Amino acid sequence: MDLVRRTIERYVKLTDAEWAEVAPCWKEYHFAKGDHVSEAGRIEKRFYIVRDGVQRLYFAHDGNEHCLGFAYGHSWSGDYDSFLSQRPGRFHVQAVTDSALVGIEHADLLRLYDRIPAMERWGRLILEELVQGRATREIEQLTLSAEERYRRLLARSPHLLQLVSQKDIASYLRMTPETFSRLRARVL
Amino acid sequence: MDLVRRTIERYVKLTDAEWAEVAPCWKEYHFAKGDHVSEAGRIEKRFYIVRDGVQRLYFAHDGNEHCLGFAYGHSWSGDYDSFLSQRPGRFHVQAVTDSALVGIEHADLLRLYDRIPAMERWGRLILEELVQGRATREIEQLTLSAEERYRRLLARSPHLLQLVSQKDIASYLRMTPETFSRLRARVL
DNA sequence: GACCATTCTTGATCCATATCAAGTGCTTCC
DNA sequence: GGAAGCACTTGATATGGATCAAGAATGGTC
Repeated sequence: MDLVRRTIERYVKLTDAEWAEVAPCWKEYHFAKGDHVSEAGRIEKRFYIVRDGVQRLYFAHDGNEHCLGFAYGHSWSGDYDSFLSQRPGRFHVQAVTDSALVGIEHADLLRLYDRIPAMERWGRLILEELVQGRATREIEQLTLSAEERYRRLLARSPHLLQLVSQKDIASYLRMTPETFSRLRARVL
Repeated sequence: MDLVRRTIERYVKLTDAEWAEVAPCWKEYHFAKGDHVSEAGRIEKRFYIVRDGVQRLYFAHDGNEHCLGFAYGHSWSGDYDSFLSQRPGRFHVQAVTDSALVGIEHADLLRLYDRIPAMERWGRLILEELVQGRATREIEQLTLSAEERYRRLLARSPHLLQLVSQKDIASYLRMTPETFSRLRARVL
């Protein structure tokens, strides 16, 4: 559980007494490659921190899938949209590799928000980060060509290419697998 | 200032004592049509609630402007991205009509977050709303054609067509003014 | 109220990327 | 280990919307 404390304390400090209250709310969950962490149509029960593995966030429409992002490292995972609203979600989250996630139930998190101001601040700060990340991504979608988006991914997250299928990366970059394949042949 | 209290209390309740501390932090600012509320490259000093008027949020790239959204009614305004990070911003916010905004300085808001838990909760809740709105918009961009995006705007925010130029709406809907004009002629 | 600057319209053309279609591996799993 | 099923590649073709171009309408300004 040290992972959870370190992750939270990148944003706010917790006293040992506070941590004693926070810690028992987090439990570890395991997903085999291909398993779904969250499914569209269901209410997301938990918010996760990734201990290990890679997951993809996507939604389905007209028989194809649109990938919106990946979770790995020590970042967040789960369908945050449904988790926040506690309404049936529109997204799927699937383990791309065997994964270990540490999650907290929605009701437990609300209780921590009530009892520990630092936790509510943490909730606010990770949302700020999320909002800023989305803004950056939106600008990139609007101003970069398919090739530039690919080059930028190459420059910033080359490890992703090893971790997930080209099909999913293509979708994340908003292009078809064919276009992505041709770019790979042409660029570099 | 009643507007501010009502707006905040759509999310959290404040005691009169708390409100007495919150109220003096908000000041009214006026912008004539065409004025910029925020400019790219500068750090956004304030977070605003719209009392009156319409503003557009956009960014410039390669000589054209990309409109990301509009503020009006009693919603938020300003470059939230720069406001949150307190780093030079990438967006412009311009008054599309004469506007009255009620704003709070960044330092004042942080102080309120420290002193009044309900205010920090408010900060968290409006970010949740923002994140969910962006998710919906992202899904729409990915799944709807230009015509469907136009129809959806017609159905959901017909008043916008009266308030802002077609050029800006076209940009908001991710199409050129020419395409937008043709859609208007064709649809309906 | 005439002038200049935008915005909006309409038409012709172009292009980046999607779609369709085969063919070639890799996995994985009975 | 053979078959089925995907993931990837490569080529041919199609297309939604962009771009270019030129008027018409609108609106702000002196």
